[in-house]
Amino acid sequence: MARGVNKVILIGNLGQDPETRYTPNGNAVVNLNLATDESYKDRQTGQLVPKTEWHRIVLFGKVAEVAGQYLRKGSKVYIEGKLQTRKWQGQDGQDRYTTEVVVDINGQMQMLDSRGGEGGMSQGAPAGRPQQSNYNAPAGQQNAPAQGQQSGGYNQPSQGSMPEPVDDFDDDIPF
Amino acid sequence: MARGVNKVILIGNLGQDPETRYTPNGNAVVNLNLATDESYKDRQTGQLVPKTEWHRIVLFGKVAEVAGQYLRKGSKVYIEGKLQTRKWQGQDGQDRYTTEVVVDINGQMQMLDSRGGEGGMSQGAPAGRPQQSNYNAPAGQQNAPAQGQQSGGYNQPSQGSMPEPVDDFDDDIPF
Amino acid sequence: MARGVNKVILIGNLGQDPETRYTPNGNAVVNLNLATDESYKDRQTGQLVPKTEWHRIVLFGKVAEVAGQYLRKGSKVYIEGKLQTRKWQGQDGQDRYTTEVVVDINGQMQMLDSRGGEGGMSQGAPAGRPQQSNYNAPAGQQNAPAQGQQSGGYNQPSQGSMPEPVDDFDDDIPF
Amino acid sequence: MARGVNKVILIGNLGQDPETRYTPNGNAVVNLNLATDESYKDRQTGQLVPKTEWHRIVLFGKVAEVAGQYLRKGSKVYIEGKLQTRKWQGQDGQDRYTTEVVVDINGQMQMLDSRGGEGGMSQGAPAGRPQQSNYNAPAGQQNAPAQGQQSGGYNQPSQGSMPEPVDDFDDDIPF
DNA sequence: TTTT
DNA sequence: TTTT
Repeated sequence: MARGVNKVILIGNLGQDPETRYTPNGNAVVNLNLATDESYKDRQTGQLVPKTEWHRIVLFGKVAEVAGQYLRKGSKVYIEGKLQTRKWQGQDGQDRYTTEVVVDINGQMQMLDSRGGEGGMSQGAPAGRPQQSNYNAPAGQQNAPAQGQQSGGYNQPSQGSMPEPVDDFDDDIPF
Repeated sequence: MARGVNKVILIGNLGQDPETRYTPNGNAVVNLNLATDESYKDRQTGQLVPKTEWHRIVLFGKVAEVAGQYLRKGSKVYIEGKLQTRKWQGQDGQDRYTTEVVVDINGQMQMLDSRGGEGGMSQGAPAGRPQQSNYNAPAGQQNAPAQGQQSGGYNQPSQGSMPEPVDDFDDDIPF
Repeated sequence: MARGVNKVILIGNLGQDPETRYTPNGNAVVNLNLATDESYKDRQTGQLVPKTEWHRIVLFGKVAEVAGQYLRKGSKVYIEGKLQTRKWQGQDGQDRYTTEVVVDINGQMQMLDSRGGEGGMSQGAPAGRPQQSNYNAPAGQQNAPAQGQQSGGYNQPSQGSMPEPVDDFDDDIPF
Repeated sequence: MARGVNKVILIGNLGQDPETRYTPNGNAVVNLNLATDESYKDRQTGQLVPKTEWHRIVLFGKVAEVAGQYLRKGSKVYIEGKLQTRKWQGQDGQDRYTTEVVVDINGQMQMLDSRGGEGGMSQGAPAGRPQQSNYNAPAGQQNAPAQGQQSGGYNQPSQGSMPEPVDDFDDDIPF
C-alpha cells in the first residue's frame, strides 16, 4: 500500500499528560507532546550544550487507548510512526502547517518506564492518578464521545484511512 | 551525545531541484522537497486512494554537496535524519513553526536512481545539466558565499552543533 | 503484541533470483540473498576498501508473492523486517544457527528499480524472464505446493502466526 | 561511505552481564546478549503465545565502554547498529557463521533503565556492583589488555574500519 | 539467559 | 512539486 517509506522513530519523555479525544465512532485519538534530548559541543566554548526537541504525536486506535490510559507527564516512551503535515487556518485566515508523527496500526508504541508507579503494562488503572472519565470506553461504542469531546472530528485511520480535517481544536494554535 | 532517539527514514522523490546555499564558512546547505507516496483504502468506496506527503529536508556538510550536485527534480532518494522544528516570524510578526528533517554527519543520504544520466555515485558532473556556479566550492573556503548567498547564517552542524537561526530566506514563508 | 523492538532496515541488491516455496496452505515463502555495500578507510593504507555484507531474507504472505514475481538477481530493494535466528541440525547432528531477516505483515518491501526492464510495480510478468511454475498460484489454494516444494513446512508468521518447523530444506546448509 | 543501508534497531533486555574485552590498542569491545520479546496469537488455540528472540550485540569504542560499565543482566537498552555475519571454524574444521549486530561510531546505545541503582547516565560506578578491573582503562593505553584478554584481536572499527578475525574466543561456539 |  |  505504499510506494515510498515514511518512518519516524523516537524515544523521549512526555512533557504533559496525554490528551484523549474520541471520534464520532468512539475511537480514541490521543495527542502527546514528546521531548527528545540531545547534546552537542559548542564550537566556541567547547561546552556540551543540551538541546531538547519537541514532537507532536498523534495516536489512533488500540495504541491510542493504551497510551491514554498508561502514559503520563514524564513517561518515557518509544514511538514508531510516520510524518504527516496538516494544514490549518490561523485566526487571520492564513494557512498554517503543523507536522505530526502519526502512530496508527502500522506504527508502534512502547512504554519504557519499568516497574513501579509510572505504569508499564500492568492491568488496571494505578491508584492516585487522575482518571479520565471515558478512559475505558470501548472503541466503536456510541457512548464514548461525551461532553468535552465532541470536538473529535477524527476518523479512525486504521490500515491506511486518513484522519479527516479537524475543525474545532481547543484553540487556534494546535502546536 | 544523546539521551533520546530522534530518527527519520524516508524514501521518496524530489518535487524540484535541490536548493543549495552556502554558510559564511563555505559549507553547503541543501534543501530538498521530498514526496513520499502511500495509498489507503477509502472506507466508503473501497477504492485505493493515493496520498502524497511532502517533507522538507535540510542537508549539511559533505552529504549536502553530493545531494546538491547529483540530485534533481524527480530523483529517488533514501534519507535518514532527525526531526527539527524551527521557529520563525511571519510578516504579521506572529510565530510560525516549520518542521524539517535534518541530515547531518549522523544522517545518511542514498541516491536510488541507478540509471545512467541521472547521477548515482559516478564521479564528475554529468554533461547537459545546469551547473550551479559554486557547486564545487570546497567547504571551508572563502570563495563560496558569493552574492545572494551571504544570506547563509547556517553554522555547519557537524557532530552535534546546531544550525543558527536563518534570518533572510528568499521569502517570508519557508515552507 | 510486542514488549520490545526488533527492526531491521536494509537497502541492497539481490545476489540471485528469489527462491519461492509454498506452504501446505499455498502461501508463498520467498528467500532472498541481499547484499548491502559499505566502504571503509583502511587504516594502514588510507585506501577506501569496499565491503559487502550478505543478508538472508525470508518473506511471507502478500509481500512474498510480489517479491517472487518481480524481483530478480541484481534488483535493488528496500527491506524492513525483524531479526530471527533459526536452529537447525547439521549432517553431523550438531546444532547450527542461521539468522534471517523476516518480512511478514508487519514488515515492508519496496522495489527500487525504477523504469524499464528491471521490474518495478508494473503488472504482468516481463517477457524473457524465467517463469516459475507456481508463480501466480493464489495463496490458500491447494495447487501450490507442487513437487520440490512439499518441503514447505512454513507457517505464515503474519501478525503472530509462526513458521512451522522446517524439516526438508534442499540441502543441509541453509545459509 | 556506503552504497546501501544496513540498520538494526532493537529494544530489549540483557540476558546476562556484558562481556568486556580489550583490543591490543586498549579499546573496549563489549558483547551483549539481548532478548527482544514479542507475542503472537496461536492459530489453533487463539492463545497469545510469548516468543523471545535472542540477539548477539558487539559494541566498539566509546559506546562499548559505557555499555560495559553501566549495563547489567536485566538492563533494558536501545541498540542501533548494523548486521554483520562472521565466519569461523568449528572444532570439526567446518565453517560456521554467526550474525551479530555491530554498534560502532555510526551506531547508538541508550540505556532505558531510569530507576536509581541500575545505571542511567550517572557518573561514577554505583556502589554494590561487581567492578571489572580494567573498567576505566583509557582506550589506547597499553595497560588494558590484561590477563584473560590477550584474546583480543579486534581492531577498533572507528568510522568504517572493520574488526579483524577473532581466533581465540573462550570456546569454540561463540553464539 | 532477560523483561512484564 | 515528485514518482509508479
